[in-house]
Amino acid sequence: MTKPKHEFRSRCSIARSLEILGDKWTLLVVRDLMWHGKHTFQELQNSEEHLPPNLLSQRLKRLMDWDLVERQAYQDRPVRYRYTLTDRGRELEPTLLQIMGWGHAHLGGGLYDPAQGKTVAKAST
Amino acid sequence: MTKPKHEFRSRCSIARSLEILGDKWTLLVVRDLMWHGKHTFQELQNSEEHLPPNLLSQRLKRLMDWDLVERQAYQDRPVRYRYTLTDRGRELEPTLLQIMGWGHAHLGGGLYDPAQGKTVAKAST
DNA sequence: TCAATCACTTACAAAATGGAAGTTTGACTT
DNA sequence: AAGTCAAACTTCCATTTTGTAAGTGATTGA
Repeated sequence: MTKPKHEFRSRCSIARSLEILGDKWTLLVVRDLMWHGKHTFQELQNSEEHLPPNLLSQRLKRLMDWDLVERQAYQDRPVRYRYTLTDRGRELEPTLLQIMGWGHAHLGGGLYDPAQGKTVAKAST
Repeated sequence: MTKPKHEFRSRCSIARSLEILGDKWTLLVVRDLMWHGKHTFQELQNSEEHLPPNLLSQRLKRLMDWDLVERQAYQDRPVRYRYTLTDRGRELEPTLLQIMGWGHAHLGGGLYDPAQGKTVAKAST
């Protein structure tokens, strides 16, 4: 397992997951990498929610530390990176779908269908 | 929809859900209410993760504001409350199961089966 | 040489968190 | 009657995290 140094505060899988994913931004980065074709720092920063660059930087570092995201330079001089999900990161898709479904049903948010690659229900409020 | 006063920062269902659930504690409270028979303030506070009472108080308020949790007095003089999930709160079960599954697979956390009401795989690390 | 782009980092005020102690209401014991 | 106990919170405050804005370094194109 990655990061054997880290001490989890709990043996519960949910608590452990939340130590990595439990904030308002991290899963939005995963969402953009997973579905919206955003792969550079700039693209991720220009998400609908506009997360500030210092937080994006920190979140990407954490996601890379935990092996949910990896990056590769797509050019040298100056070096520019492309961020992508690892298998471990991609396995969050069902979780993302569940959260989206709940938010759509109860908070009136939009609904995106990854199979069609588009929004199938707009936000209602 | 509840709380029409609130302005969501985004039309995305995931972003909206995270405005309510996106922290390290809220879903643990939901977990304890959903599966572990914890319904009083004290019981919730004595969870495996021991969230401090000021945070528990604030989280319960938010969950009640959003109609995920309700409370009823189970005695007067002095008044004592029992917290329970609403339908809307209970509908987070699939989400919780997904997060748990991911945390078990990738972070070595335990696995709880609500059908059996017990842990079916212990934390591995 | 100057402006522009990308990928960040730095600085700092404001807000959230976490730990400990205190408050309120009433019952129960001595 | 006074003291103890318990549940359910609230208050206090130091530390950490967040959010806003501005700055940096590398390189290309005008």
